[in-house]
Amino acid sequence: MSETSTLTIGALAQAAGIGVETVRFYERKGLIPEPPRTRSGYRQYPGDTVDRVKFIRRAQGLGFALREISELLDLRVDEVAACGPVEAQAREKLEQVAGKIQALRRMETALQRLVEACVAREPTGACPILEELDHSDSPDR
Amino acid sequence: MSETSTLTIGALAQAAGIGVETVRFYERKGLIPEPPRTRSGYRQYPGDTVDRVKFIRRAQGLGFALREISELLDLRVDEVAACGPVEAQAREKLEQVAGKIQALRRMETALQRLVEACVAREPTGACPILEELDHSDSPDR
DNA sequence: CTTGACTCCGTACCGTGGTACAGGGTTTAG
DNA sequence: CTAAACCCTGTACCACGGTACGGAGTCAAG
Repeated sequence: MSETSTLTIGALAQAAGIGVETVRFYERKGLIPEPPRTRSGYRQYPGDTVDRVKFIRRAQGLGFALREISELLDLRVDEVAACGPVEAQAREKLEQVAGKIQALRRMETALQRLVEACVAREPTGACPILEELDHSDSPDR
Repeated sequence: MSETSTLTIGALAQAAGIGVETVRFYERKGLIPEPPRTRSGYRQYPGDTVDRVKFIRRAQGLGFALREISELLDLRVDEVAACGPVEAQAREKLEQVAGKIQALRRMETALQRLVEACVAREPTGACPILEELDHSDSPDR
């Protein structure tokens, strides 16, 4: 039992909401491990690859470049990899993430105020978003 | 008094931490309003343009495309613009932002666990990041 | 055993977000 | 008055993240 359904590239693409070409592109970039093949050369993806792809898409939406996403996906502790570098890397990413959260929270507040002003029919003049979250300096790319 | 210092394009670029060419690029894209010019054609930026540019850079780091950033910067309530559309737009962005915050929080948690595991010298096997935040579906781009 | 949908690989092309000249005018410091 | 340092416009080029063929093999339904 426990035949955890294997997927063709087309099925994976559909399940993850991306194109077949993009799957191959991610593979070339090392974001998706090379899957086993059938005798005739067809890729056979384990089902959990879908989650991996979805993670990639989500991370992109959060401003991470593919190279950074690759680093995130590689983060893990095992007997082989030295622990120090992994921890350092993880802490670094953690800071980055925390910074992004801060910036987004400020944006959230600004947008909330804007909606309120709108409901109350109070003109806000210039650009309230700017006025709200100018004074920060986190994810500067 | 209150001569709110006006900036040349070079000074603006330096203050905002980007290149002169990029400033002109943003202007072409409508992200920065066309500033007044000197008799000889030099751009004269009001000081607050620096904040505008910084906002643009931060928003990019959060996964917003220039077109979206433009929309964010245009958000304001005044006597001219109809209130309804502005509010709708603001609410939409608000949802987007909230979704991103959620996703980032899950990532944060995953990274924290990873660091802890690392400190405790416990191997984590596969990919803890994935295992942590698979099951979500917010900022799908 | 054919036909249509799928897969393979390779290469070319595309939109976004810049970056880098070239060829010229302007401003400012010495 | 002149040279360095800046600005102007325009066009070309670049990296990233895909997207779209072309030409050929494979697989599943009828």
